[in-house]
Amino acid sequence: MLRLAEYLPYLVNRVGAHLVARYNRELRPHGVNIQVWRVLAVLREEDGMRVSRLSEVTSIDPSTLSRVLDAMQQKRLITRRRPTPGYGAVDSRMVTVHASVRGQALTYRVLPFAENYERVALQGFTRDEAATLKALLARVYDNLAAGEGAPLRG
Amino acid sequence: MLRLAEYLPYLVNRVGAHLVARYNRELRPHGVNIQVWRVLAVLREEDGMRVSRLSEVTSIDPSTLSRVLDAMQQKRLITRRRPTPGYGAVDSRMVTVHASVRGQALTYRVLPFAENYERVALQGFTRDEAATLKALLARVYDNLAAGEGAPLRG
DNA sequence: CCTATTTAATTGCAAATACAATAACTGTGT
DNA sequence: ACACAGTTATTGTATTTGCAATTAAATAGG
Repeated sequence: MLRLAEYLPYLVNRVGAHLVARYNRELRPHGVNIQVWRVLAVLREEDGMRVSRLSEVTSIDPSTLSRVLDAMQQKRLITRRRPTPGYGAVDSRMVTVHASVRGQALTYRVLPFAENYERVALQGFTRDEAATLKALLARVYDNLAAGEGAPLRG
Repeated sequence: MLRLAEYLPYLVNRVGAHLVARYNRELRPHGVNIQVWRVLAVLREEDGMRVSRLSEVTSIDPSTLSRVLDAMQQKRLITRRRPTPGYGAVDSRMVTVHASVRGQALTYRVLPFAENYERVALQGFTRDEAATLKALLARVYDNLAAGEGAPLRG
């Protein structure tokens, strides 16, 4: 009958809340909050991503993201571009986001912290356990994304 | 070298963000947001909890929680009490939080949604897989709570 | 006993957030 | 070619949030 200690949303949220608090706390000296870090981390893997996709991947609301990007642009961490019309099928509403050299430098400055965080989180885990946890979490996410439409009433 | 798809904080945050958005969206018709729900869910298991402990258990910042409780009190979902000095060792700074009948009724009205959410999240999971995921998440949390003090620089 | 330190909860306040509305654009059907 | 619905990103705005400071009470040290 819904024991909190075994309730998945509770267990996830605890970890998630801790994560956000810790990232914000420790990254502040670098002038980075967790949103900024997420954007940088994503761009590191795939630069020039569109805003809408960046919003999905980072789980940041589009309106919030837009303002986060404003701030990052002002700090010269990223640039925004409208795709050059001329080649291929181009939608001139799109905006692509690109990490600047300065942004990349910051990314690498923060990376060690990000890696250490995971190391602490998974302390005492075998390689298999860590992989299992990640795979299961990915499946949960897929389930949620799939069940997006239908309401969950009683 | 930090593949996002295998980076634990990323995987947790995605699920967590989805969770918060969905709870807020679906509970709104009941006049409940995820914070209020967490308080109610915790009080359902242990009524009369102190504010500071409630803050830890719900992962809501004390200052935020204080205001959440204000709102819940105004809606007559909870009451706040200072413990009666007279019996036992009592600290008169403490405030305990108690679900009202009205609050309990709301809890039970919302419960089916909470149960369904977990059902959707764990769709296709065997009983073992679900248990494993929860156990691993609990271990992650313990690791984080333990490593609270030390900074995570490079 | 008196002062200093710590703890519990709250409040001040500036920043962050998300829903809704908007502006600019695409594409589809007729 | 034109109206209309659907997208993309941004902006308007009211609420929410969390850090820092505060109030009040307990505890420690001299």
